[in-house]
Amino acid sequence: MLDRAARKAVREVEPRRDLIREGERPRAVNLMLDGWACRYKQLADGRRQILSFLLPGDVSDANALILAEMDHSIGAITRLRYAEIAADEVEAMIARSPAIARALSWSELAAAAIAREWIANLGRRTAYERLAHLLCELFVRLRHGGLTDGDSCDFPVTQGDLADATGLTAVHVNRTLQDLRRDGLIDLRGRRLAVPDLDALKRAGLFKGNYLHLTGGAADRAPAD
Amino acid sequence: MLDRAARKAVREVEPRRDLIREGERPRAVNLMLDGWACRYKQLADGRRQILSFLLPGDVSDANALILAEMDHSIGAITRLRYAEIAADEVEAMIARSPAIARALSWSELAAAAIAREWIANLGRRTAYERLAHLLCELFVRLRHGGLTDGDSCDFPVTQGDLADATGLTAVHVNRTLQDLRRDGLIDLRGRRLAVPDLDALKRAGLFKGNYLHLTGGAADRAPAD
DNA sequence: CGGGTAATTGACCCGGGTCAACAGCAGTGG
DNA sequence: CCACTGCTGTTGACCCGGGTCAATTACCCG
Repeated sequence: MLDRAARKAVREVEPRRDLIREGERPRAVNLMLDGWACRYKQLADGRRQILSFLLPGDVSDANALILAEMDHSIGAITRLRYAEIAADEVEAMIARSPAIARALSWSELAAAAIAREWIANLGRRTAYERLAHLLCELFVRLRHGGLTDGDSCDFPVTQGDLADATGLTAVHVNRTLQDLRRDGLIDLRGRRLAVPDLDALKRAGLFKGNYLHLTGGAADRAPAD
Repeated sequence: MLDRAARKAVREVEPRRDLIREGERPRAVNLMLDGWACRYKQLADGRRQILSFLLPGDVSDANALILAEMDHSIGAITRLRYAEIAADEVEAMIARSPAIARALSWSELAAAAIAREWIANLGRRTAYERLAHLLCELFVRLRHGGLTDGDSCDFPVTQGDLADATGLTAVHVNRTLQDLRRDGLIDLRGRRLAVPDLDALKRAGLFKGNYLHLTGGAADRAPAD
């Protein structure tokens, strides 16, 4: 698919570095190759909100090229490898192959669907449900991308990050994770997450995977945003 | 722009009726003509979250046709007039005119940008800021669509709706609106909103309009989602 | 005037925030 | 090998923004 173009400009950044900042003009479409990143916004007084996680295989802004400037930043969580695909190259690929156009379009829509689910998550779920839901989403997306190992996966996100993603504080994330552990729903230690009973976790988070639209996208592995 | 195609199938629904429900297959792209609608999700136990407001001029799902089924519902808030544009017709228009393709694409992206801002709003702002921010957004969007009259506009949303949009309860929305009134930031009575000092309201809501991307879209009037 | 929806108010409570200390652990340099 | 540093995770005490419950009061419309 995009793999060919992706070989061109592979970049690498250190953890906690930004790929691009709010206010800048988007340079290119980025394909995540290895490591985790996130989109986030920061309020004037420093409050931070993570808007989505970018996992290997995800495409950053399928056609952000239409918008004049970024309304949020993208930061690396781990050391990160990604491929920058220049605007004109994307245009060319779209023109050449309807399949690619469709895949990119699908990726945009899937990202938007995830954003909508997050709105519901932040607006109407308790801390416990919210974390359960987020962990479900990440686990399912990773599994769909072939990045899980049985019932476990790498999980490089700090509790502070989880707080910024769920609209909670780090302290309360800590306590709520303990609750989830106590209830046997997760095993999260040292950058590694295990989910012994995914269905139970889904129930706890009122998780319905339909919003991920995991059928109908690119055939092989084309996780959402 | 889309106006020509829009004349074809104009529909009308009563307030509080759904245009389409979660789980259904999207039938067509809808162009809002008159009245307000919203996207929303409902959790199993009835908790409801509004995901976005659809104002006249907005397009519902520029190319939802790619996704197999709706992951949320769309409901009318007021009596609503809208135009249904069939899938194949949209395809044809896109093929015929790159300008239309671009406009639709832009509309999608703008909607996604708004969704991201809502995530930050729900996650990191207080009730007071959150309401101020939402009112700012709606007022600015309405004004951009030529739907304001000086510093005021129609505002058919109930406090219950505002609660579902901001992740609060109706009771607390009521109290917070009173605070906003007391501070002279808004005048909201009988389905009508006035904003005597928009800049002050923006400050109160930590509102930065950049995420609306109001420049660069369709030339005339092309509000977001 | 009656019925229904939306707005408002009061009393009380709790989920989650705040503040502050402390523990674990990896990396780093001597 | 160990002390030092910095980040992340953990815990406790206390507090407050916002939720809950329930009653009233406007409106609107026929």
